Amino acid sequence: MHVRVKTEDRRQAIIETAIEVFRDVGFERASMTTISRRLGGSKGTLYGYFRSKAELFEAAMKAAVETPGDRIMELLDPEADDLRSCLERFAKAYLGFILEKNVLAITRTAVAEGFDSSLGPHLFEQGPQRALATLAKFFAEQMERGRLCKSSAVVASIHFKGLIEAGFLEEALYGAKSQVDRRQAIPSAVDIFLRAYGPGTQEQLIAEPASSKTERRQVPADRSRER
Amino acid sequence: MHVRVKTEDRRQAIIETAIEVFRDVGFERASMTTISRRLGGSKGTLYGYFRSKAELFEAAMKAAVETPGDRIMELLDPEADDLRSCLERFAKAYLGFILEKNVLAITRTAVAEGFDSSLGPHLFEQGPQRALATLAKFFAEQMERGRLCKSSAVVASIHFKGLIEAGFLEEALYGAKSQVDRRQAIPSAVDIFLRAYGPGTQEQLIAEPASSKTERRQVPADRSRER
DNA sequence: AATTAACCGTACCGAATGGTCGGATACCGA
DNA sequence: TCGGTATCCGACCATTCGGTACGGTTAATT
Repeated sequence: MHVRVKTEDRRQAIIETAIEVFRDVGFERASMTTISRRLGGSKGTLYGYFRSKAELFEAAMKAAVETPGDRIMELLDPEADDLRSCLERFAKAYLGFILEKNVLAITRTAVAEGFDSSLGPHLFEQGPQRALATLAKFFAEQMERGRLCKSSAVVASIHFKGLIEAGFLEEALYGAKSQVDRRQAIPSAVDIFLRAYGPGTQEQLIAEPASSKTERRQVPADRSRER
Repeated sequence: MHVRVKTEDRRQAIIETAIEVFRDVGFERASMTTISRRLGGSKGTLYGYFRSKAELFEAAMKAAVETPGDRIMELLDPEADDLRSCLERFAKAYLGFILEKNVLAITRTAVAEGFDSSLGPHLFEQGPQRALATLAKFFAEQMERGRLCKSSAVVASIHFKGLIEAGFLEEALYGAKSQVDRRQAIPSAVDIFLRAYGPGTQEQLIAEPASSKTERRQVPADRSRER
């Protein structure tokens, strides 16, 4: 036929503004009126593009997290020659990402929404879950190549993520300051991880449910690194 | 004078009811009317004991977390003969605690409140921060005794906490299910921790800011355990 | 029994919110 | 140029919430 059409640009502009507002005041406190005002438009327009506040919010979350998150996961290069420095680079980028104001705000909101609405679990799958899966795949590959001792790659990825986030994520979520410096913490966390998962540890780290009476030995290993 | 007095019992009853409601629907969605109804009383009474919703909320948080949390920290017995099993016992209790519905709800709310209100940081200090401090003190003691390699006790406690929570806390906060079983995860996490921090690792784990060009060696260690 | 404060119930206030609607206007394709 | 739609604006609705006010009732103390 004819006429004017809802533009993708406008949609993006709305999402961007929404992200801003959500970041500043959180989901519950963010009103559609505020968003429309900051956008310079009208509330009605918002409802022209999104059927509800929740829908707009979900779109905003996705836009803010998806692409940059995936890009970080690409830092896990299976061909990298130095595992330690590869992990450190990744950890630095990852930590920087999840501590970003935008991402923090989204995390906060997702958590706050974790009460009932399926939004919480859904966002977990799209975000942390996917990251964890990618990480596990990477670790599995490294185990194959003998650069990590063989064990459950899933558990290893969980431990790695835990070590990296420890001391930062929770603090940031609460709005408190970290006790430690990021520059120092990352190599330290990676080091701890490699101490436990590095090559030279022969036996299974994770006992299968069957044998809970596992003997654990320790095997020497030599590693050095330079910066 | 004479007459009826605001009783401490009633205050406690209010707090308990408040905890219930907060746990069920979260802070923002919890209305004073709901609380008073479930309490079986009147909204006015609430305001007789607490000047505002925030004040009631803070009291409820404190009551729900403080005492049981402190009790768990007592599981860290410096005199325990077997460090590994001591850590496992503690980890189990700790994890059970922070994954409780009550505590989860509080954490969620505290996080949601992390935007501005000083409530977030304040709750962090009262909760996780204190736990971390106790843990660090315990680790420092163990390092003295040669049961852990000497390094920063603060960092060690952060790593330990991270390893234990990894795979559970974030999932629970989002309202998602964990990928791993708690019974298996705890010994596994403790094991990883001891691999890295156990005795026999001589040098400093955490480089001081000065020497960022640290050589890291690995020293063999023998440990075994039985259940 | 008299006193007095806690308590209940309910109504109410003011503010804010998500969402809708209608009319005026700017914009674009044909 | 013209038709039609996106957009704007403001009003509006229904609801909810924190908080207050008030009259009537209950219960503890003297």
